Amino acid sequence: MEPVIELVYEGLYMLRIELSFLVALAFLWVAGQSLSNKRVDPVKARKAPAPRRGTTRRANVDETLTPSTVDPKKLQDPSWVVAQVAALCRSQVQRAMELYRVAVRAGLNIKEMSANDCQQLYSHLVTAAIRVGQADDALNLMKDLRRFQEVDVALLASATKLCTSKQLFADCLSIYDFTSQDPKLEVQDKSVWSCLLFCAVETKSYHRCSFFFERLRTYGSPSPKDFGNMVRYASSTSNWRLALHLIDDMQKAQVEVDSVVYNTVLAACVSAEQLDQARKLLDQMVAAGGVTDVITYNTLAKGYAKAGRMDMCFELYQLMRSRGLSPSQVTYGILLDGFINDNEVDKAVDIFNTMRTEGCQMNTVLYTTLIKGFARAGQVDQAVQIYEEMRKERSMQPDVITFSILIKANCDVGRLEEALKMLLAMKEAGLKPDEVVFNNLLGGCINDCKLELAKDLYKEMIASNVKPSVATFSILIRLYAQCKHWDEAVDLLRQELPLQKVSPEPRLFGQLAQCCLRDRQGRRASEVYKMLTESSTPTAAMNSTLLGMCAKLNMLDTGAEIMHLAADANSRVDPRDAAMMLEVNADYLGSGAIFATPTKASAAKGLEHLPALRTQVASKGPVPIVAIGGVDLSSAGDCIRSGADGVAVVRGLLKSDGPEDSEAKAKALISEVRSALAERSGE
DNA sequence: GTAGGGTTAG
Repeated sequence: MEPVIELVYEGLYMLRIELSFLVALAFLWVAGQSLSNKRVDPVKARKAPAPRRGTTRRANVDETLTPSTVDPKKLQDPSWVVAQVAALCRSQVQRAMELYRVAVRAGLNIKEMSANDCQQLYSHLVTAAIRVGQADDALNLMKDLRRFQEVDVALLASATKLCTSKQLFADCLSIYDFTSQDPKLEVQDKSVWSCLLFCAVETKSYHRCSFFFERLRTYGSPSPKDFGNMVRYASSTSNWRLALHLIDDMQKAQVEVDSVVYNTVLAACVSAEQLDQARKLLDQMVAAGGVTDVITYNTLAKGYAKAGRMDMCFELYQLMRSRGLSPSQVTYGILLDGFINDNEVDKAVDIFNTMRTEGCQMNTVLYTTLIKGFARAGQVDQAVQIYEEMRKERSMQPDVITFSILIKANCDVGRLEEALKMLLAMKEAGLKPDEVVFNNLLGGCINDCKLELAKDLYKEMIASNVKPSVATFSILIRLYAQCKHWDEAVDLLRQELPLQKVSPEPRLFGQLAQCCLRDRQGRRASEVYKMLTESSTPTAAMNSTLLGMCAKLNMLDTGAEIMHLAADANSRVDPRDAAMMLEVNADYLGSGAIFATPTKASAAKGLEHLPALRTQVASKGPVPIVAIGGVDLSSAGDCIRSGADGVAVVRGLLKSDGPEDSEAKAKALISEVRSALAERSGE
């Protein structure tokens, strides 16, 4: 026997390579079989969307078909297409879509299809598209369908629910918006409104929440989740009244209010600075029992700290402990930061010691808060020492905020070199400097006019895709103003700001205009003011600030120029500011201006100059006349006649819409004013 | 799904 076995072994050994191929091939064949079985096995196939009505055709379905090679006759047969699409939608959505498009192109007459076929076709396609995340396709399909039939409520309902479950919140709202164009569509399914409310909250479309909630209530009682979403909406918009109201509603509807909901409402009160309301709510929560936790107390404590009520904050902390709740790292963080901001270093140290004795673990935030404390107290060396300590602990590393504070601390005491070293250290630690870090460094360049360094930093900022913000530009304005690089300062707002797509906030222009005035750069100040009027209408407050500075610095031409520009831009000038300009500038008044101020006395004062104006009209032709403060010139007479309070200053300046016309208007105005004067003197 | 630390602005 032995030789035989040996022979067999030898044979097998010689054929070893061929044999392994055989085994591999057999394996592949088996695998292929089982896979293709899976594909055609209707039982194992993914659950198909249930057609709304009628029966699904399953006969003769070819799930491997390639739409572009199908016989055109079949493509025009509604029953065939609906059956194929239904089948393909189960596992090959792309093909189903392709088949639908090819069929439409091949002349499938959807208009002539039975309503049932049509609804089925679109229902399968829409739900399948959403299931694979292609909600835009779903919307387009519904638009297609709308050309032939009304979209029915059931399709909208399943689309809404599917979109929500797939977290396609924005798409869900778009689909609803499209279908709701049909005024006849009435959605009575409560859960559709639930989904829409959730989508509105998730996409921060807060203006829509109340409507969806109202609809929801029309068709049923809201679930705890619905209330939860409304509370989130109320909290995100700091609508504390609504938030509190919702708690009442929940209690009335006997819906359980859990601690998260209570805490969210509490946070809404705190962020709306309604600390008394928040305190009442805390008492209510204590009375309800079992719903207060550390987060509750921390939320309110932070509110007190932010309002500068550290006494209340500390009291609350003690109350919390007396009620058997242990403070967390967050609690200590709030207290430490609060006392530091309040410049109560001793109390901060007390808290720190309590933390130590209670065995509270340090973390990055707590270390950073300490660093900030020392930085604020001007003890930069101490701050850096804490940082070194922190670095020694391997489990805890400084983050971007830690470095941001350290960099600012060094910049503030003029240690720019150290700040740059920190920037390097931060990069070495694998942290990417963000906007605030760059802003702090740029701010460090102001005092010693480190223009070149600032420009390099700004370049690096842009190159590393860190988007500058209004804060960045505000800092750069200060820098250029400090260095008296006025051209660059103006270019910054004129060119760089739009280039970086930063919103042209009025305050940036105001800031630069003020810097210009302070340096007696009147022409530039009005240039900047003009730029401001090009992107927005300056507020009365802004005009007040600038005119006030003009008056104080005796820059009367600039003041007059700004009033002109304000008038051209229809920007309101507070009558008191115009009156102030009037008082400091008699010559300006004499140059042909009429003022009607809020008080009778100052109106009369302005009108004393009427003869001079008249002379000017006669000798120089048209006199420029403009209304400032939104009061039309033609109503100037009325203003004076009635002597009413609250009338804005009116200053003359007819714009050059033809000399004759201007002169005629000027003369008409003067006779108006004269008759008004005559009436008054007759009183 | 809820709580703590950073930049501007006379």
